[in-house]
Amino acid sequence: MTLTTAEENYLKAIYHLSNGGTKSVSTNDVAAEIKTKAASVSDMLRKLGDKEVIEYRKYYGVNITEEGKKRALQTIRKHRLWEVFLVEKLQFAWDEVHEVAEELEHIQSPLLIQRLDSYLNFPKFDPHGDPIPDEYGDVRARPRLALNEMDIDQSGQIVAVKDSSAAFLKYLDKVGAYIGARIKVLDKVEFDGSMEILVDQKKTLFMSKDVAANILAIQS
Amino acid sequence: MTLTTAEENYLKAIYHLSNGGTKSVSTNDVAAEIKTKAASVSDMLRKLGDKEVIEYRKYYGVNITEEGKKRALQTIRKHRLWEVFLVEKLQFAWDEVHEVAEELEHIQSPLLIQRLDSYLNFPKFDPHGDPIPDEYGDVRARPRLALNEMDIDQSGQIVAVKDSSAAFLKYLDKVGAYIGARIKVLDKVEFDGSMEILVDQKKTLFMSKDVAANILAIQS
DNA sequence: TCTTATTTTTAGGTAAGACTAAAATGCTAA
DNA sequence: TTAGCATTTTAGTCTTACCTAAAAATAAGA
Ligand SMILES: [Mn+2]
Ligand SMILES: [Mn+2]
Ligand SMILES: [Mn+2]
Ligand SMILES: [Mn+2]
Repeated sequence: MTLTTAEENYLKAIYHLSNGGTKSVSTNDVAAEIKTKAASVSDMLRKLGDKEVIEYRKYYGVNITEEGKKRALQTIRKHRLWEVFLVEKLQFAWDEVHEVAEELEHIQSPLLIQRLDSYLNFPKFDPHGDPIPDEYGDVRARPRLALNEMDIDQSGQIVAVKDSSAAFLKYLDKVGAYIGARIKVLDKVEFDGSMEILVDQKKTLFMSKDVAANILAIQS
Repeated sequence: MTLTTAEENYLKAIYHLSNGGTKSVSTNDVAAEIKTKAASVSDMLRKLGDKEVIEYRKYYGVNITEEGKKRALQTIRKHRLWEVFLVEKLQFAWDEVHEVAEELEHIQSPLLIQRLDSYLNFPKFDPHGDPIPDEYGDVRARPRLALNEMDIDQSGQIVAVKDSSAAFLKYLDKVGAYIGARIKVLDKVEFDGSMEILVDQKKTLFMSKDVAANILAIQS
């Protein structure tokens, strides 16, 4: 059964909000994510329930089904592959790709995605460090932790961002934080959770807890 | 003013049917081209008329306006650039690109198209030999004539196909006709208009008048 | 427990884009 | 000039995806 563009967007939102299908999601949460009204979401949930990509119990939120997870991951795969294409081949900045990928992800052509994947050399991560599911929907997730959860003197490497908004990414560009950067926690202020980070063994960066919470790293 | 995907498709159809805006187009012609019913076309013509991309006089068909021509050419530009991308970069065959380009042409992002154009090295023609309008909608058209209009002993080069259907393109692949091939008319049968063509000074090709009429060449 | 507050659903509407059937218009040939 | 045919438009429906307002269900606090 095929999903419309709107249905794909809803399903993807539910997948993300449910943390990859590990918890149920409320109507209002979906409404906020999709930027639509709760009444519209109720409508759509009934339809997605009929198509059996979610399990819908009125008034109790939704859970994504195995089939739904598979579908959502297909869309996410396409989204992320297109993001890689835009950055690697068309010189888009990492803060410019999201809206365009949001449209491109709905193009229907298995051959296109297969060829794109191969053309990009089977990338494993998108420009924001998020893993790209394979064609069966399998994701090889790395253990990642937010910078604000690291302790003083710990070292690691930035591998992803939690917030992909243009505003946040532009800020990271400005201060010189990027995916792949080697980091070390120099200081952590008890009072407000702000941090001092050494980047690439040369540059010192001060950041609020809010910023730190949106940068993901692996420890080393 | 922005056009919907459906409106872009209609406008493009009208542009093509009107021979680039040189003649008016009937409701039924549009219906046949879009594969929809005349009643649906009437509806849409009213809408396109309101948006002033066509001039619509009930019962007398439509003429595309200057603004409409510009919009249609933007869509055609995007369609053909994507076709080049699919063939040159993703190894699609020339008979596999049309449907996908029909979707890709509606992605809204001027930056995307500008970058794609540059990435493809500013191609002037698509995989079927059709010219790619520049960003202002200017097309540098080559004088082309159908093979069936050439006389015995005339030489030339295949530059485009009139019919881009998969069936026709696959047939050309099979018999070894391709864009860029050097040709010479060896014989032309009075009775049915079928022709004998020498390709690349070595291969002889027999083709019906129907086939010949769908291959475009420049004389030399 | 009972009464509010919050969340969610339902009811009813709109707009786009398709359809069928019926009516209107234009064209052609007698 | 007009009857009949072909073309086109209108009228009335349908589906998808959104909306607002009102009703219903659930959750929370006294
Ligand atoms: Mn999307
Ligand atoms: Mn991303
Ligand atoms: Mn199209
Ligand atoms: Mn083409």
